Amino acid sequence: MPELPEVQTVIDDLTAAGLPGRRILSVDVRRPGTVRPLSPGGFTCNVTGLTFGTISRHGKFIHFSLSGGISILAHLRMTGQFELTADMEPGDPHDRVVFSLDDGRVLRFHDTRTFGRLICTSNPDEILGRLGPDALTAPLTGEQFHAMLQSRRRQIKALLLDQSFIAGLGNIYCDEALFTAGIHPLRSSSSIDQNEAARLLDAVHSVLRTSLRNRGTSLGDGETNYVSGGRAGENRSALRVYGRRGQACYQCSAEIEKIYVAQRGTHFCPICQPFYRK
DNA sequence: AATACAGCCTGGACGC
DNA sequence: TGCGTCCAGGCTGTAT
Repeated sequence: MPELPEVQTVIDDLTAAGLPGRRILSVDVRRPGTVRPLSPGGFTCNVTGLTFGTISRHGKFIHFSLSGGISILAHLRMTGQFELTADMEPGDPHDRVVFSLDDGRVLRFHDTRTFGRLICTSNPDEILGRLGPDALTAPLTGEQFHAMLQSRRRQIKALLLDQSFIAGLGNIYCDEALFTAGIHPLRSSSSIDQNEAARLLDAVHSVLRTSLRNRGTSLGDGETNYVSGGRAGENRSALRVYGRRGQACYQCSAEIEKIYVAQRGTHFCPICQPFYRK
C-alpha cells in the first residue's frame, strides 16, 4: 500500500530513469475515471506535446511539473504503479493511462483496483493546499506537534491517518510509529503530553526514514503488491507490529493484538502501548 | 466546525 | 474443482 516512503521511491526511480526532460507524444486513457474530473479527450489534449519537468511530492501526492505551467497530480491510492519501459509490451488489462514519450519509451500508470487518480491542473495548490504538513519534510518541532494534537479531540490513530492533519502516513506507518512511541492507538490526541508528542514525532520520522532506505514496504499480495522500478520494497522485515497479530512482541514477548480503529485494522502491543500513561 | 462512516474496487485467501 | 464470502485500505461524499 503506497504511503509516503513508497511514493518517494517511485519519484526517485522515475527521476533516475530520466523522465524529466521527456516530451509526451501521445496519451492513451484506457479508463476514463482515472483522469477525472477531465474527460479522456480533455486530459489528452491538455498534456500532449508538453515536457516533463521536476517530480516532487506532498504527502502521498506525486506532483509532475510539466512545461506550460501544467501539472499532473498523481495519487496511487491502493494499487497504483508507474512503469517506465522501453516499449509497449503486450497490453496489460490494468494499464489505465499510457504516455508515449519522445525517446521511444512508454510511461504506464497501472492500477488494479482503479482507485488511483491522475489530475491535470494549472493550479496544484488548490489540491495540495488542503493537506497538512508533510510527515517527513515539514520543519515541525515537538512543541508545535504537541499544540496540533492538543487542538483536536480524536483517537490518535484516526488523527494520524487524516491527511489534512499530517500528510503522508497510512495504515502501516501509523501503527509502526505508535508502537515505536509506546502510545496506544485509541488514546485521545488531547491526552498526549509534550514528551509523548515529541516521541511520536521522532517515531514518525524514524519509521519513514527506515522504510525509505528500504525502498518501501511490499506485502507480497501478488497482483496488488507495491512495486517501483520493477522491484518490490524491502521494508517488511523492519515492521514491528503491522501484520503481526498473535505473534510475540519483539520488545516484551506479549502477543500483538489487532483491533479496528477508524475502520482500519490496527496492530499494537498491549504491554508496550498501555492505554493509561505509566 | 469537527467528527464518523459507507462506499468505491478487485485479487487473493479461505471454507465447503 | 469451483463457487461464495470476506478482507485489504486511501479517500470522498454525506450524515450527525
